[in-house]
Amino acid sequence: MIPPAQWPRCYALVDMDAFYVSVELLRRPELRGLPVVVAGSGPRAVVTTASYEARRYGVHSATPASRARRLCPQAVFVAPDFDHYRSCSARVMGLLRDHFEIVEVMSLDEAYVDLSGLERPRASVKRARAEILSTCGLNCSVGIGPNKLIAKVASDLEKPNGFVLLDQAAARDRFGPLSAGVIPGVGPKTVQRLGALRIETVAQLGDAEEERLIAAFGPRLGPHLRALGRLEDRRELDTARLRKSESRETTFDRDLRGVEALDAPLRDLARRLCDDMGARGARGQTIGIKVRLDDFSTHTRARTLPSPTADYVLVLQVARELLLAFDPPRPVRLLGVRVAGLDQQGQALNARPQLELTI
DNA sequence: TCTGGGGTCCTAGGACCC
DNA sequence: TCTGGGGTCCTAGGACCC
Repeated sequence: MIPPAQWPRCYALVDMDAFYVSVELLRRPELRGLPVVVAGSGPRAVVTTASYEARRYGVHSATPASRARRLCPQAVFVAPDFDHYRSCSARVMGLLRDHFEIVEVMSLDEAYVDLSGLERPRASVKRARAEILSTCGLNCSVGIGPNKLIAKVASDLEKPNGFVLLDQAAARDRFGPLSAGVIPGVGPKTVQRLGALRIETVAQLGDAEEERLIAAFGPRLGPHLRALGRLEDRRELDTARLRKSESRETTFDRDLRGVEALDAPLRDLARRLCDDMGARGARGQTIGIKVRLDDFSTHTRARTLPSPTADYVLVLQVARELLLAFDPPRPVRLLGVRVAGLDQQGQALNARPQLELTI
């Protein structure tokens, strides 16, 4: 294998292991080794994260909490504390930025780092990871590859606490026989549609005739899927991503009937959304609502205004009009309010928090 | 077993303009 | 009087990700 220091580009994906559970275990070390599940408490809550002990019972992210209790009655259920996860995440990401110039934060528990040009990329990542463990007490899994796609899939191969480095050829060997569904962006629906074409594995996707994929998926998605199957990916790290929309939504414990019953929750959602946006000086031009009915169908309505706003009265007024016009034809299980088309002030997703300046 | 909350991106169709 | 094609903006739905 060509050593990674000589690759044209080299990227790592750092993915914190069972992040929310691991953070909770720092506060409650007596739970270590037990099945632990972070989940809300309502009748319709789902599991946010399950410890590896709980996963052995079939409890995973997005498992309904009611089902999780049945699968693993002895599990310890912990309510999520996102404020705390956000602050732990900021510490981890800060350490990554101390070690690497170019970091793209993907979520609270995931970031890409650019290792291109480093003399000893492997050792550099190991140092960063050791510091995350010693100062934050958290483990992570790392994938290293010549592009983001390979780094990402590699990071999933040996969780938890994995460390997998693959060049293009090694990645083709390792991923080729796996389901095409291991590729990020290829979800259950796409797996099913590929299956109808007798395409099951990553290698088969890469070897498929482009014309067939174009016929099935269109002139853009078809070739894109084929490139993914060949583990080709030319994306650079994007360190300047801006938030494009912001929303608040809630699923009711019991379905609500009629527009009148939805007014109080609508006010609450608009209030929370506008308060948070206002605090950051963010405004948006398109106001939208989201309504999920009892048959799980989801409907959205939106209206674009002449100028951006985060004004509660205006956002609520537009949201009310949209809801009234939609007039839900069945009981409603979820209601959401959204503002899109954000003007681009104070919207950076990826910036280092300016802690130093405020101390 | 009944399915959260917060996002991104893509597609398709219609309006409108040139 | 009828016709084309491209570009952009907007809306709605859906797939997908963490």
